[in-house]
Amino acid sequence: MGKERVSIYHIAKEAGVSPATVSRVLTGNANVSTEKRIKVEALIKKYDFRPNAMARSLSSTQTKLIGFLIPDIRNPFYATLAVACERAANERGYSLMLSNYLNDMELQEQNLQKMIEMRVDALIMIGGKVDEMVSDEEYVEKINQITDTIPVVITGKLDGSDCYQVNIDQKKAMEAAMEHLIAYGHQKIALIGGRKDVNSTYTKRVTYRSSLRKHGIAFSADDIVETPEYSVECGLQVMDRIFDSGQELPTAVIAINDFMAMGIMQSIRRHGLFIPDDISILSFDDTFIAESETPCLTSVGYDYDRFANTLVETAIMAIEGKNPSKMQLIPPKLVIRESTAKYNG
Amino acid sequence: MGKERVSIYHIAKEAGVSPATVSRVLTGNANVSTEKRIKVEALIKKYDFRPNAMARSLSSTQTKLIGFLIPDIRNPFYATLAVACERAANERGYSLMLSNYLNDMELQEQNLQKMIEMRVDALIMIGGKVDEMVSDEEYVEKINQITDTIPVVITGKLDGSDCYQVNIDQKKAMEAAMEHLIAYGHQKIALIGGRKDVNSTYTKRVTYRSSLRKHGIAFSADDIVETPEYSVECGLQVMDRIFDSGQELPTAVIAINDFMAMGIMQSIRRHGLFIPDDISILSFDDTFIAESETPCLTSVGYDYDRFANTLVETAIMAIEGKNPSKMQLIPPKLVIRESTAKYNG
DNA sequence: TTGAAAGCGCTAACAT
DNA sequence: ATGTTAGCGCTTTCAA
Repeated sequence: MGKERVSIYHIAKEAGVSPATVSRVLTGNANVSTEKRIKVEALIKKYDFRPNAMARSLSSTQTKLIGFLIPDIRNPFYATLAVACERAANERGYSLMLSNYLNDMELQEQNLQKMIEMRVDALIMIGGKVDEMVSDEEYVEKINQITDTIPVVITGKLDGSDCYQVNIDQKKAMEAAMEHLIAYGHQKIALIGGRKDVNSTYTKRVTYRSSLRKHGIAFSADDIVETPEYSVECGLQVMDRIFDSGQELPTAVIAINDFMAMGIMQSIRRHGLFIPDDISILSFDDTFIAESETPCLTSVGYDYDRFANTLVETAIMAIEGKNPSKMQLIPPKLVIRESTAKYNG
Repeated sequence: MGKERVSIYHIAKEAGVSPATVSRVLTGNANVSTEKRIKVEALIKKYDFRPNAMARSLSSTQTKLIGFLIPDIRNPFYATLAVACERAANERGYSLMLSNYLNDMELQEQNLQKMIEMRVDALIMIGGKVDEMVSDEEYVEKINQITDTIPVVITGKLDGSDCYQVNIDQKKAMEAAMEHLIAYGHQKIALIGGRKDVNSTYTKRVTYRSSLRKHGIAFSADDIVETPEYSVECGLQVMDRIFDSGQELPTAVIAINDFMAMGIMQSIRRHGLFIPDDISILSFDDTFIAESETPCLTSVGYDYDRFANTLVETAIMAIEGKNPSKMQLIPPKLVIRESTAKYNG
């Protein structure tokens, strides 16, 4: 390497001003005579000087960093959200410090500690432990300890915690799905995937049942299938099992997310049936996968930019001491494509 | 908020030791009597104390941060690599500072500056400007300015720069693809997608042609199709165009990546043909998409963990002043699935 | 408008 | 083995 690191002192000396003045032109929050400003700015350019963010943070007790904890960036839902959040944060002068906990509680804990050591100004946590039906008391205590110092925005549910919540309106999402399918004449509708101890899934299930009731359709326990994961693999297995069981096939399947839908579609095709002619498929999340499948998936999506903006905006408002709403809902929107069709029984 | 921030001074005072001793037990790189160590550790636990990473970095001139610049995390190839790199970095006591530049040169520049301000210990840059055929002189100069201070590891090509390179062996990758297809009796093989000014794509093309030559198969310019992007959309459009043109259809198509393959498959299905019966498809990257398509894609993949380890290990060796190889190659591996079949012309 | 000086929380020489 | 001290590179009072 080599090349001595230049600091505001070097700049100050060469410009014949005090370090404080250099700092002032850097931060821009104090008046500096145009004469000196120009001189300093020239030096900054000359040396391609970049202020040390660590020193700056240490001194200002603001890192302009937002921690972003997600389950797995390889899931397009999180990837889409992450990119949107990064943009939203950048636009507001913040950076995202992203990390994946890969459904590993220990790793989540480690990542959390790392964020705290980095003194992130706020924390955005998505899914996982913050979205379980029965909130773990010990965990809530830990999070509350954090919210004492750092604002925490979650997507999910954490009873008794002092977090800001930004959630997708799961009820509306499922209602939209069911209305669409029922309007298309489907009565035998399966809901496949997800764990009932996950809040978002739980809400979807409850809404699924109330939609059936509302339309006077009988509920059959067979039609809700739980899966340990939200993966392609699980979707495939579950659908295969339904075929193998010999039970009456659904005329429409609602997949808990796009991954699950991919697996379900694979299974259906392998059993020689056609989508949507024999079975309609509808999924949640509307990631790029929905558009890329053949046929393209009808999917309940969200305005990801809006979702991200709300998340980031809430975090920043909290940082700045303004009082954002404790609970906000993101409306879903149904995108009708080719994978659903009228029931032609 | 509230709750006064505890520092090593608080701990030191309460433990009746000097701040230096607390620092010593924190870093673990100096001897401390078990008696004092236990006392300090107890206090650390009591207050759930986390050392301020900013202060630590400022003082030690090491951030334990590796900047990770990628085009777009929504592409599963990068997502897979990013997760693997994050894990690799964590295992070695480093954190990844990830950012996407979304094919926006200005954004890449901004992100780069952010990384420099954060004083990352090293930089890993993937794709984009560092993988163009003709290296931009001005850009090389800028990167070289960085390599004066920070080791830079790239995946791609940047002539005249002082970067460490870790690349996929594109030549072997394409050879594997061609050998497979030709062994299956294909002669009319199309190579779809990518820009020839991208180094990895360029190498693939050259190898494609030499493979044909080696096997005495005539080359037809129609069989290589360029696309501005590496997207599903582009794949669909290109394949539609091939159908519409009325030209002789290829019996096998090599897609430049999994996205492209998805689009191509969509188009083929819509034209009423079957994969692999009518046309074989082979792609590069072997992301989860390859396994999730129906039929599952034959794809040339890589050992992502190995790739990531090499990337991170190289960065860390450079940080530590050891001299990693300037140029390393990651071998590809062909995964044969259902989308390719023997030519039954 | 500007400079001097203190301090952010840690690490690392240097002494002891 | 341990304490003292001097920074690391900024920001921010406080005076002038």
